[in-house]
Amino acid sequence: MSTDFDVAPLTPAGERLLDAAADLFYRRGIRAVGVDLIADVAGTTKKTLYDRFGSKDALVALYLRRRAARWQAFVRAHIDRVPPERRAAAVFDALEEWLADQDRGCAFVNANAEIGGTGHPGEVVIRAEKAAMRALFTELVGGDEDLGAQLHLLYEGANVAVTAGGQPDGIEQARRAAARLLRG
Amino acid sequence: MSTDFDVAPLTPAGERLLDAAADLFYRRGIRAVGVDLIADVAGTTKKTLYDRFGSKDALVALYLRRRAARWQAFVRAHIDRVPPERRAAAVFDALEEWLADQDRGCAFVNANAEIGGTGHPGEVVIRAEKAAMRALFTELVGGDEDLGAQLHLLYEGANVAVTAGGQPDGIEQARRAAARLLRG
DNA sequence: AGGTAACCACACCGGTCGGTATACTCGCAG
DNA sequence: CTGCGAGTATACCGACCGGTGTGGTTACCT
Repeated sequence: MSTDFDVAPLTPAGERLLDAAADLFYRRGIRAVGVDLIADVAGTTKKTLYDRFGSKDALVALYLRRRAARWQAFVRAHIDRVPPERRAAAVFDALEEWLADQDRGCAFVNANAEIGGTGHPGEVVIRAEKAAMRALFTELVGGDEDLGAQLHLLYEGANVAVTAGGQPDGIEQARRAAARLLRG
Repeated sequence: MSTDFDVAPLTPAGERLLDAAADLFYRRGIRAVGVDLIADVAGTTKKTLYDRFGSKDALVALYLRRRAARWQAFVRAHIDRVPPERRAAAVFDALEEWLADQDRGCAFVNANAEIGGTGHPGEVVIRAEKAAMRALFTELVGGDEDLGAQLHLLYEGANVAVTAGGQPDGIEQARRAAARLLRG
């Protein structure tokens, strides 16, 4: 049950297209990246892109699904390495490590800014990822839904503070606030 | 000193343009809105837009500055109505009231998703607004920078949870977590 | 041998993008 | 009377947008 975000296997050119699209969408934004550029970077053609994915919107939704799957796997691997009582805090360590590479923050918050409220097929993926993170925190604190939701707020807030806010200590502050909430 | 975000007075057509642009940029996104549409909605022409603002980028930066000024004024007015010891909590009440109208969440987080990392003139406004909110929380808790930063994370997290996450109880959870942090 | 899935190269479509140019009208201040 | 700032109307620019169509080349499966 680890991820509901898995992506069906793709042909080689399809894989290259999704890879290129994922990188470009995340770093430059969805609307800022055209299908011509994606096909170019992938070393293939627009024709192949449309044969595989049908539309840009569908490709965007797939990008979000695969990104959610990878983040979920990353954070799961991270928390499995520490004893149960430290696992909620370990999510913040995972976020810190993840953000060292991914300096544009939360892909889902960013995507929501561009496609939120439009009926875009990616919207459900965004909601699902946020719900999954909240559920993860709740699970890690033994089912306390309020505490889980509150830790989740710190997690989202840290993500925003570090990237949009340019406040590099955001994660450390979140870790400390989480410790205080966990202390009860 | 209440706001560093003030916007110089504009001509009537300029005012209409900035009003229209602000509404469209917030609700549909910056890249999704073209200058032709803005001029149309404002009941004027592209020529006037470029005469007043010089470029779309400059208009975007102005939109962000004015929005920051209005939010700061809104939250200040809100917290001034309650006794000092409740003011930090009152920021969450202000957010709740504000978000009832503005259902696309934080304009600065959204704008950052579209223009972050591009050298756009609006980036500095985004950073400044986040820094101002953090400073406001710090001020309201008597200068405790760590506590201020942590309350700020809850504020940003609530904003994300409600809008991108579709979790309407986000603000209430933030209020409760804030109360626990303030209890010490 | 025939079918088919995958891919490539390339040309094309209407529409929109940010931005500029030209030419005209109005009200106001010197 | 004149000059000027503000505004209107409209045409134009090259570039790019998402998406489609045609035709041809492999390689694998039956």
